[in-house]
Amino acid sequence: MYRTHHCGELNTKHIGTAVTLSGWVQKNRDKGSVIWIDLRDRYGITQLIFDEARTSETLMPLAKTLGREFVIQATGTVIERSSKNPNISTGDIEILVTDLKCLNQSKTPPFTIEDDTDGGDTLRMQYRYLDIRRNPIKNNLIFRHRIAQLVRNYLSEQHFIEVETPVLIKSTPEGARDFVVPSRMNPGQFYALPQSPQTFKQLLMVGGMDRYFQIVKCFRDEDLRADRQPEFTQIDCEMAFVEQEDILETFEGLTRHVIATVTGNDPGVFPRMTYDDAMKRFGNDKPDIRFGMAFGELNAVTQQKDFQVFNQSELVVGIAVPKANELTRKDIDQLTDWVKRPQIGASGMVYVRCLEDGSFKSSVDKFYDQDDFKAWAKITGASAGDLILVLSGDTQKVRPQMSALRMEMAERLGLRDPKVFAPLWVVDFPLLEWDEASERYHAMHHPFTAPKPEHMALLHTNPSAVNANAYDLVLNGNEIGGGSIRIHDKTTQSQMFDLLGFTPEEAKSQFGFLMNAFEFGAPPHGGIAFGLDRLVAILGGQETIREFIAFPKNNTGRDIMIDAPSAIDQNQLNELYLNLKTIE
RNA sequence: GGUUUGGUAGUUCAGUUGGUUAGAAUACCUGCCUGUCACGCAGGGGGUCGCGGGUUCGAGUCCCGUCCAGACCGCCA
Repeated sequence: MYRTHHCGELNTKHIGTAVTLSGWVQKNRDKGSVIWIDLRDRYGITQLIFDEARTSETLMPLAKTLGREFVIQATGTVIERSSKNPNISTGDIEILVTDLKCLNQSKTPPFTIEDDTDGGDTLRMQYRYLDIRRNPIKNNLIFRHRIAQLVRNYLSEQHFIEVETPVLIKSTPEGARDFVVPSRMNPGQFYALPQSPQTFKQLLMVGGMDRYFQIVKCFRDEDLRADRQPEFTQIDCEMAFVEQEDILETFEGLTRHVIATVTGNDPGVFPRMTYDDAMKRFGNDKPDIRFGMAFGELNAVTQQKDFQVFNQSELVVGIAVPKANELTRKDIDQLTDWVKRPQIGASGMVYVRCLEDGSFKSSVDKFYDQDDFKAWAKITGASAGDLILVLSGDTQKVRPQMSALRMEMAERLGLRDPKVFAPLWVVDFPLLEWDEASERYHAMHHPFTAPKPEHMALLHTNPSAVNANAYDLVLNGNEIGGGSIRIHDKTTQSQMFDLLGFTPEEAKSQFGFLMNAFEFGAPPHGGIAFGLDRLVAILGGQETIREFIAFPKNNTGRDIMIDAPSAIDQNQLNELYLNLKTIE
């Protein structure tokens, strides 16, 4: 038997008990005639003691040789420490070792296995199995497990059935780039890995499954970010015989349950905001509402003066940054440079200081008087001590610029508290968006999203004005879920494909199976999918989903631990009927 | 595809205007140490300054190219 207890459970109640523990050497503190070894396993750390007076002569030399991360087994008696360590749960006791085995040696690890490691990201990913020994990563994985369990239990109790859908499916041109897999038995043909089980879950509804969910890997061959991996996990859900309201209520219930359980705070009823409102007030379809600084549109009060920059702008918009009048002129100049960076792309920034005496001081005093600024302050909600920042230009450009500035100011002012959770439904998304590059409409959500019934007539006359029964769940400025009521009749689905530029033949070859199914009694249905990685990361108070994935990929989609992707040999290529172009 | 930051000891980093033998901390090795728990003390080993080229009397430092990594933009229905 390797162990009778684990390293996190022994305390003064066990004094006198004979125990055997196994684990890794966290630290070997050799003081000559006394040696302490911190023994670590998943559950905690227990101190072993070797003492010239009490330990057999043969054990001392062995104990001296044990280095970091050696795997050992120690048998001994639980004794009370003469000097206790209040920082750990086992700090009142130690094990007076009577028998010791080295189960495996270890090379010196390339980085320290400690909460605050000295290892860089690359090294930690290369030796991920060592990184997982560290508390932060280990606890993140356990946290992820807890949330997945909460979701499974909650949905199961609500009569949802978890169904597995295929991973080798068909490539379609819509949406993200597919990962493709060549088929040996079907020369020249390829499977695609699913970007989501979208059509399958709809077919499960046609199949009468009624309430479906799946915690499932999805794949997208697009460039990565801190919050984006090429393979990621969705909580994929679908319900039949529901309207939008049913879905919002069901999954608000799920999300509230998860947040309340893991944080101990019930977030209450989730506020709702239309897409139009979100864009107008926050310049963004996933606003972070933990803090204010909503946009104030200043066109009406800025464009009757001689300031040509504003006069020529489609949108003049300001935010009131709380207590930011403390910023020096130099700070503001740096901020101006910041918004002028290519990534943001603003052409300039106007500021107004709201002084404590109720007067204003601005970079455009030449053009506007105190009454003007009073109007600006009213619209942006600024009070004394605040700083109003104003950007102007084309609406399509200024909104994201101001949104970025708002987030940056919130970050600098510490308003993005990772312990505060502010969920928000964003509803009434447009059905379509016009894509300049390809000169056609794209589905804002996906091509199976149903137009709002009252907008059906607009589908032919003014497609841009059609709203969808589509919704996103936003948490602290991150989209954690999104879904829609789906089309469930063949006619509407055909119309939709037509609008998106599919010929009837293309629609049939790519989605014929779905439209066929719609001819056999498809029920009204809709659903939602959550990004589990992101949800877990945000609830864990972090932005980087890699910290919550056991074996993540790096920025360029590589797994640097196993060194994938990699070349395959000529025999494999031959079997798959593949010829590679020379890679230059 | 683009913008940007970085690459120096096992690791995390410093390295001034281009100037002597490239440093610190930590880790590692040796010795000492009976209450440590970030143990302490003494000593030691450890470097192709990412790679290639150039400028220069002289390059970690400047220039060009290239590779790698991070963040962001595009992209992600």
